[in-house]
Amino acid sequence: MIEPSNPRIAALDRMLELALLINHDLTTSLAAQGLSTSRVSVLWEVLRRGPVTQRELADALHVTARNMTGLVDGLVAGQLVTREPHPSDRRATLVTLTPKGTTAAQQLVRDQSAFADLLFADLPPAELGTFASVLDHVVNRLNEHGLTIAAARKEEG
Amino acid sequence: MIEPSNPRIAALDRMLELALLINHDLTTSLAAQGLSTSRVSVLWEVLRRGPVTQRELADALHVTARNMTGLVDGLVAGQLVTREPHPSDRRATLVTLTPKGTTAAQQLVRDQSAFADLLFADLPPAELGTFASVLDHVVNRLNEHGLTIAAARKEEG
DNA sequence: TATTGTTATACTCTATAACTATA
DNA sequence: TATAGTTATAGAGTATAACAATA
Repeated sequence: MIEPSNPRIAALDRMLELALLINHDLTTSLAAQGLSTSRVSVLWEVLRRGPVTQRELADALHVTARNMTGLVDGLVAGQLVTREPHPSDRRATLVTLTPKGTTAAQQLVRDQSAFADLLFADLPPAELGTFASVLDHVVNRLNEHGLTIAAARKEEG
Repeated sequence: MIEPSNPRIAALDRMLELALLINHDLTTSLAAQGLSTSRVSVLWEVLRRGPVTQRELADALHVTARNMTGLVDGLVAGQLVTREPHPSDRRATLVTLTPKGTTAAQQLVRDQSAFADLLFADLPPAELGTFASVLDHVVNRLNEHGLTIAAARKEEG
């Protein structure tokens, strides 16, 4: 009944649709391996950062500390990570990849790379460049200017 | 520890990061209104299509029929939609917006428009055009060629 | 006092399987 | 036989609040 009427709205629409599609694909693909997107995002974050506290992970992934406890529990049960004592803060634990976890995380990174290659395979480099720079720009606007939907709503007037 | 090493991977990375950010913002913004992203996506779909069966909604949103039952239950409880009898198929129900639901859905559309305007405000039209066409291209590749992460994995070799 | 992570509790989303009513 | 939607059941993600141990 209502169609996007300006190019900005159309772009956001398309972006959200794509995110939904990719997320759905990711979810089903991972479920087949006994993983979930949330746990994988933890796994990736640990691969990227090395041993890291649950607090840092919770902040990075925008979830509560309680939630992170559950996610790490799941990964520990799957023997993908261990909880190691923090050397200088006895309250904290360092979430650390096991060999199995490292292998799994690296495989996931390879999968994502192969996927990216397929996705953008027949795209001229110039277009990919513009695409990436726009994404960069938008992420910065979101991060640095505290841009939110709530803020947008206030400006509607 | 591992950084994206080619532009395609970097672009996908950035895209997924952006989707995560926007999704988180959406979730918290909607929670304040007693809604969820899943229920809102149903609401939007009904606004776009008009009265529609749960089966169609389930297919459009890539969820199971059982799941759609629960989502519609929630919207009915919030008096945003009603279940009306299908005129020619007595098995099916037509999910239909109430006046309250119509108002809410239209407000959500306005919010998203305002957000899109803020997000892309200072972007040259040409760049926005390229950005949108790349998104279009990628969505088509996903939809039409059955491109999936699983498929990408097989091609890793 | 503030912070890290946990236990307690509750709600939402998601899925599979079995079932009813209808096509 | 096939389809639309529900009931039954189960698991995962998320959040708030209260708490213990430590900073």
